[in-house]
Amino acid sequence: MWQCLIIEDDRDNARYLANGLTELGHLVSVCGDGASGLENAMKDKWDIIILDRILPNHVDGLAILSALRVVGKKTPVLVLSALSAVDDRVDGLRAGGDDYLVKPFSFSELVARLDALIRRTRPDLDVKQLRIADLTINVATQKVQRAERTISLQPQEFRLLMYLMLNAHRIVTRTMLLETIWGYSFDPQSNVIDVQVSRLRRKIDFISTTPLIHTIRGVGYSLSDRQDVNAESEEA
Amino acid sequence: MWQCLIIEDDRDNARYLANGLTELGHLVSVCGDGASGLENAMKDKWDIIILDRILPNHVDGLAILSALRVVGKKTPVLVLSALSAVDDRVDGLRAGGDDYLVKPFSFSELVARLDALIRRTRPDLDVKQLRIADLTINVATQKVQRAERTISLQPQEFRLLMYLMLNAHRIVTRTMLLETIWGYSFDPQSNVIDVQVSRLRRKIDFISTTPLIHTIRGVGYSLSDRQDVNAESEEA
DNA sequence: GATTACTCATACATAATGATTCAATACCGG
DNA sequence: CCGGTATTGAATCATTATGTATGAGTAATC
Repeated sequence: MWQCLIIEDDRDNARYLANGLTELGHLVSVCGDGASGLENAMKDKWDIIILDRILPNHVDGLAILSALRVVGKKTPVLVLSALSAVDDRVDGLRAGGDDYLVKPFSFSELVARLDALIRRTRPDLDVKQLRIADLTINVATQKVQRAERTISLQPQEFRLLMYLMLNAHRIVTRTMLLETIWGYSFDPQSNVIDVQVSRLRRKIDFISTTPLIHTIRGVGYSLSDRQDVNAESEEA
Repeated sequence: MWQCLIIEDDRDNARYLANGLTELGHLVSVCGDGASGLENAMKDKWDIIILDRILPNHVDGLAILSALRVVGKKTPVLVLSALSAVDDRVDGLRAGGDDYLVKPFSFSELVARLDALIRRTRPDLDVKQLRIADLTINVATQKVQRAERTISLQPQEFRLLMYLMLNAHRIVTRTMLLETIWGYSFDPQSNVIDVQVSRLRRKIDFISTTPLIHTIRGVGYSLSDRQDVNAESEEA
């Protein structure tokens, strides 16, 4: 599960990629032009960037890439391009690209490349399965099991659970959840979080005697099977 | 854990930031306009100031920043702005800003910047855990322990204890508490402090033989395990 | 040693927060 | 374009946290 930025002017293609990657459980943002693309690419939160080489106003995507490398950003970048000549590929890699994929490509090939890139640069994110107590989730198949029982989760519920598991034994604040799972950078003044947590609880916690999702009042939630971590909400 | 002043006219955004930072265990105050912002910024108690560049009545936030630097205040300032041009950033830094963040930004990015700034300017505050005698609090997990026993605290109690620990062996006056923990700048003519201290005592002091919270009659309280500091209230 | 000012502890009231249910909207696949 | 499903938001209910009031307790002062 990683955070991914797509810089691509072709709306349809961008949405196609974003959908596909979201379905696989990743968190995706899209930039349609070079200016906002560069600005966003500078941020450190991305685990990987997918960069289309041909951008509007005759901006070469490689310019963005170069700018990124000049200021020392090491974020792995996969360059997409219709240009297939050997020289073009060399240009792409020389500008600081980590991989180069020629259009048209199959979605599964893109995923394979991204996976490989992530495995190389951020092995910590290359998680196929998460486990805590008797709860297991398989990121690849999106299958969830609690005590041998298979549970089916909605996409949003799955993302929520995955994020909680990635931060197990730590406190996940409401603000972090809004930002990561819902993509909000403001307070929606609604109880979306409460509702989703409630639904998730019903599916994974109510079938067991030991709850894993703990409420930290006024702060957020924590996923844990250790007593001490959640003591403040449990003990008297 | 630090004390932070937010000078930002956009109520919603200010509240969003304040919430997020409070969830992370910091002590936050908000100023909605330039005048009160400058007045407050002058105080030495802030570990960091978040300053929005665009304030009402066409006041440039940078004016506040300059004024602050002119009188020699060194408090680190992070400038927020919708202006992203290079010149604008340079202006921000030249006016004495320690960092410059362009809107829109993600909350986690803000936190990352603040953390970095604190680490650079106030390494002593980059504390994840506080300890005094056999009492430990972990700011990240908001976990409190006294003599191996885990203790559950309410949010307000936690903030109170955290503040006392940050000022361990020193006297914390009632006025300081009202201002920092309750955000009051006046005397509420009530016994809130007494009640909270009482509750806190029951939880952290009554389970041990050596009390840590000491009353300084007519002044306030002090958290300490050293005898001499509290001599005036202990000895005859 | 009595008086006074301050502090402490408990019980209670009110406010704030979170959980749950349900209805409405948005989204997706056919 | 339609029908089913997922997500959201409003309303209600339950729980928990915080503040107020009161009387008891404690140290300082005379």
